Parts: sequence; C-alpha cells; structure tokens
Amino acid sequence: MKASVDMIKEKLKECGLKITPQRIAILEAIYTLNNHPTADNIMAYIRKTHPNIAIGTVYKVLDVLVEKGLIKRIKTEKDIMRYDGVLEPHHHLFGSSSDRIEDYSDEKLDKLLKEYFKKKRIPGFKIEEIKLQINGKFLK
Amino acid sequence: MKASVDMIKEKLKECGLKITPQRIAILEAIYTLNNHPTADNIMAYIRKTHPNIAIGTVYKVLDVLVEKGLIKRIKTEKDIMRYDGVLEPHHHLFGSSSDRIEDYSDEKLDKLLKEYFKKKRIPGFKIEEIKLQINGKFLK
DNA sequence: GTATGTGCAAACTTTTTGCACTTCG
DNA sequence: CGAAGTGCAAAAAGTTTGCACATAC
Repeated sequence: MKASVDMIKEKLKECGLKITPQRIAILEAIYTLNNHPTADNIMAYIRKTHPNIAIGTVYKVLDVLVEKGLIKRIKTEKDIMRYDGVLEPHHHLFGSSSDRIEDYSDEKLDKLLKEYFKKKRIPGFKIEEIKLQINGKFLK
Repeated sequence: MKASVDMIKEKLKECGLKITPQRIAILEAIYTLNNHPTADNIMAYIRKTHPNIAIGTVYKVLDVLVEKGLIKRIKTEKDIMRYDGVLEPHHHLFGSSSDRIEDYSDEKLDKLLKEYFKKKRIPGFKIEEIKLQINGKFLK
C-alpha cells in the first residue's frame, strides 16, 4: 500500500487532526515500510528526512493515530509495539523463529468464519473482530 | 486447571530442570491465577509464600519455562507480557475495553480450520499453529 | 490569536544482565 | 562436589510525561 501525501493529508483532515510534517512523515513511513514497523523502525526511516524529530513525538503521534483508527497496533509476544497501516480486515503470519510478520488476506476464510460464528454464539461475549494468528515458518 | 505440586515436579523433571521452590511457586501461581497473569501478578501472588523471591528470578524462570514449552507467552498489543499455562490448543477472547483475556476452546472450529488449510496452502509458509484472536466486549 | 502539536529531557515501567552466593542432585 | 539456580542491584530498553516553544488554521 502506497499512499500519496495528498491522501495522507486527506485522512488527517477527516480525523480532525492538524496536518503537520511530522504526522505526514510518520504515516508515510508506516505505509512505505509496510512491514509492521516498531516505533524505532519508524524513527530510523524518518530521520533521513526529518533529522530533528523527537522520539517522544513519534510515540505521541502513533498514539493519536491509533486512537483515531488510522493505524493499528499489532499483538505480538514481544514487549515491543508494532504498527500496521493496513485497515482492511486481514490476518497475520508470524515467523516462529524470526520477527517477521506478514499480512494474510483470505476472503473465503473470512466468509467461512462469519458463517460459523453467525450460528455459534459465545456466551457472555460480543464479537467485534476475528483475527487469525498463523504461527509457522517462512520457507526462505 | 489445577496442578498438584507433584505434577509440577514431574513436569520440571521431564524438562531436565532442577526442582526449586521458586519454580514450583511460579508454576503454581500461573495455574492458580489462571487468568493470563503478568510477571507482576505472579510476583504479587508468590510474595505471600515466598517473600524473598526476586523479580529477576521470576523473569528468568518464566523465560526458561517458555523455552521448555511448559508455559506460553500470549500475544497482546500492550508492552506487558502475559503468560498462559494452558498447553492444549485454544483461542483467546480479548476485551476491547479492558485487559481481560479469556480462553476459548472450540473443537468443531479447529476441525473446520484444519480442513480448510489442508486444501488451502499458503505459499512460502509452513503453518505450525493457528490461533484466533477474538476481539470484542465481555457482557458483564 | 489560540488551540494544537513538537522538541527535549527527565522519569517511569518492564525486562535484562552480571556476579557472588546458595541449592539441588 | 559441581553444575545449575537464585538474589540483589544496577542497567538497559521501550514508553510516557511535563513544560516551554513553535506551528497550523
């Protein structure tokens, strides 16, 4: 997913957020890196063009973007947060012997799950979203 | 799941780990708390009976137990690790507005998924385990 | 002009590490 | 006894916070 600066500005505006170079840079980084980057990855990428950006700002911006739903946090079993700019529903492949995380989209599977949970309710719980954590090995 | 001290000792022995009071206490805590505790939760619980246990020890023990497969780390989107003593395959319900995580077992669903992925291969990836992250709200 | 956002540095939280001492087998 | 494990305290890593200054609208 590659979003233009104009698209990014549009999105920020829709959320009622001010358009700042830092926010644009951070969103661009997430879309460009596209590999579920950490705050640090984002910093490193942005430093090239914005040498003065502060780490605190990166965290603050990421928080706001998550809050507004422009990006998502990814569940991992490390104590490092990773971010995802892909908003369309999708699943994740986790490399069991690496930090690699890849997207996995599968409409047919989603339909199957939707059907299944239409009948099968979970008592005491209202499902909002189902994501698969597919753990395994990348063959490469 | 409530494991006796003898069962715990057995498990430790099977893994080639020495049987120490600290390890027993930590495993007991995880099995008793049974709610995907954090290292801190475990500490707090253990302090009652083992006032001298060190945080460093808790982390070291947890690491070894994960490494040996006696417990698992849970993927969350917080920067705090949580642990799970249930080894049978199961899924998790995540409260979207709380830190609550509950187990969800569903053999029929597991069979469905297994069938599905028997036919549908993911190129470049060897699946080892599939876990559902079911996000939603606990009605209570 | 004013509300919002940024930079910086300090603080905080969670986890890791090193090393002397202790304990299990 | 020797290898493995523990306690302690210091440090690392990741994230959050407060406040003065800067910027978007």
